[in-house]
Amino acid sequence: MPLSVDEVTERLREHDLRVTASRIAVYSAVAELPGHPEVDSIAERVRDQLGTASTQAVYDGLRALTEVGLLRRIEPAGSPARYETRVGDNHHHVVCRICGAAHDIDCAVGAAPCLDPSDAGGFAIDEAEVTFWGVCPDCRAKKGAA
Amino acid sequence: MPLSVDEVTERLREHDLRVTASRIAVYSAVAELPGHPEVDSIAERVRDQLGTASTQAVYDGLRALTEVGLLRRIEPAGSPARYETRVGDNHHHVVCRICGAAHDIDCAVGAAPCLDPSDAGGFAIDEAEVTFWGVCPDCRAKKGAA
DNA sequence: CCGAATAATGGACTCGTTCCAGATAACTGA
DNA sequence: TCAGTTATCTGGAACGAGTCCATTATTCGG
Repeated sequence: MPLSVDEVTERLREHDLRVTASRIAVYSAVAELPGHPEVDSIAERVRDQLGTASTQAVYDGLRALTEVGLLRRIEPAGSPARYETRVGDNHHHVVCRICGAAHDIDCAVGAAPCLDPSDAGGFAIDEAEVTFWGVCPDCRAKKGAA
Repeated sequence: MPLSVDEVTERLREHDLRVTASRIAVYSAVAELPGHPEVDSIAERVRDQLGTASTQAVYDGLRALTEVGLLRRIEPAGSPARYETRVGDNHHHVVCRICGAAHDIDCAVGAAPCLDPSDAGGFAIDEAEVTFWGVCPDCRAKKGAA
């Protein structure tokens, strides 16, 4: 889903972020890349679009966008950070144990499952993160073939 | 809760693992250290007990023990891997956003909440991992004071 | 259009973890 | 009990992800 530069610009402004070429490119990259891209692929795409961009520009952009809530960062065990533009609805993820691919999963049990642990041990809890682990269709096919 | 060497030895044998000093020390370290220790503290304790032990011995031990299911590895976003001896009951964790401390949380909703996502997107799911995020009592106190 | 403040560059660096080849120790069967 | 086989441990080098730094370039308010 390609986003217009103006649209992204507006979103940045709404969050009091300076509008820079790299930020626009970073946001668009995350929005347009399928799945939940990692920094690598995001940087690659940003460079395709801008010609060049330092690694830091990408990291900084991702951090800034994540901080204001325009992006969400997920970090499944054993794989580098991944980013997505779907924010604010507390959906969950399935992660492939073999290739690391991540996909969205809508919350099964309703609004906020498991969000009310019986004993929080004194912690002030503000979020419940659910990660499903399994094997994606592709890897299942390959495994069956092997 | 100190464990006798014999007890640990037996557990290793049950899982067809060779019984070595480092493995025993690694398992005991995880069992005896409070919370969910990371490799650092585990290695430190192992060295206290054995005199010396290479980093790899610790990593290898942890991996071997985790593979057979004697240990469980948790990897909260933004913090190094942590290990625990409580296995096989699919409990969950709260992680402090500030200091990274992790504590157990018994499953709130019963046996296996959220384990039946409406749409798995073709993934063969085998585990649902729940992580609660919040602030631990210690850090809350410090923050209040600051 | 200028100037203060924020972002980007690029290069060095940290941290957690893994890889490697050689030395060592644990189990097997006689 | 001992030798052989095989897994494990050592020490050191290496790797990937991510951060830090000083300098240069941009953005945006006035």
